[in-house]
Amino acid sequence: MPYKLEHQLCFEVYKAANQFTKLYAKILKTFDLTYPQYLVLLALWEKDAQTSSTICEKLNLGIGTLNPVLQKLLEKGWILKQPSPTDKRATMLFLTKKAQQQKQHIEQAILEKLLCFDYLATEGPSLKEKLQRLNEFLLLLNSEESL
Amino acid sequence: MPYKLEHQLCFEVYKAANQFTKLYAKILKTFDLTYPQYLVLLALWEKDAQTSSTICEKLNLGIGTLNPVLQKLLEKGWILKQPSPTDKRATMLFLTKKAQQQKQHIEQAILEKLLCFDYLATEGPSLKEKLQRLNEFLLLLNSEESL
DNA sequence: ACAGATTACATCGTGTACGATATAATTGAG
DNA sequence: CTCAATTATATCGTACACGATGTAATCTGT
Repeated sequence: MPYKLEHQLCFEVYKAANQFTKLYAKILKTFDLTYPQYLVLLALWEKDAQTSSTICEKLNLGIGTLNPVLQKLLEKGWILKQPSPTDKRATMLFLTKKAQQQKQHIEQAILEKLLCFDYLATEGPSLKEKLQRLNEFLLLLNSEESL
Repeated sequence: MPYKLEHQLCFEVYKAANQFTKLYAKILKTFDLTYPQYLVLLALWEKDAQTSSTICEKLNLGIGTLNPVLQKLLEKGWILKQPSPTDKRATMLFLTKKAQQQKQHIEQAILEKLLCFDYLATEGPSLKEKLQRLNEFLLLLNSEESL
């Protein structure tokens, strides 16, 4: 029954995404960051001085979603906004010194907790079953007090 | 570099979940339902008369998330709440006639749009790459006016 | 050069999603 | 049997996530 199967796939993705967000929340809490906020920093670490629309495109988010995230990052001193000299509509986003300095520490913290995911990304059968095992594993990680 | 790889996996899941939600939103709009609301109905279609905590467990959501969803379903006449006779703390959730009658139509609407996902769930290499192709495909579907 | 279309961004309203906290009912250890 | 721990649910504050709408700047065709 293809209906059932498809449902399972979408549902597994839904649960996996929620669990990933929770897992990252625990790790990023130390730095007072959420997962979407961290994604913006990731994009800027790869390439500084990007516009809002570029970040939207990379994260597959609308400006209505991105703006409150950027607002938080501004308030907490991770990024800066500067109007573009060439295009008065555009706003350029820059990393602050803090964001540049914390990069290594944040990456390190994530590496320590999530190295185990190598295993999940390479081995096993179908997408749905992989996601199911991913979810089981994430559930375990999320229930651990050690994190 | 395991850090990068893991990031990709999580990020792909994140994007896939967002896109699935958008895709379902378009299909379910006809019935004035959102994806989480539909998930609750799915759980109750499988087995009527469940408690809030059972639904929480099945959907992997907290009561703080589920309650506003249930509230909406109540307001729109999809479900009913009855205090359990055996346990005065517990609230039993029931499908209304409307929810029972609409089941087939909703399943039909989803089947029509999402039959194509058979393909994605069975074929191809690693989890990350499967999710990447899933995202490409979802992006295409989400950008189509026909939906 | 200039009106209309497009683009970049902002804001708003609705709906999740989470953890923390609160309350009432039930359970269980003594 | 009783009171402390647990369980079921509710509520609150914060933070996305989306589509719709609004506004100003840029681009385009003529």
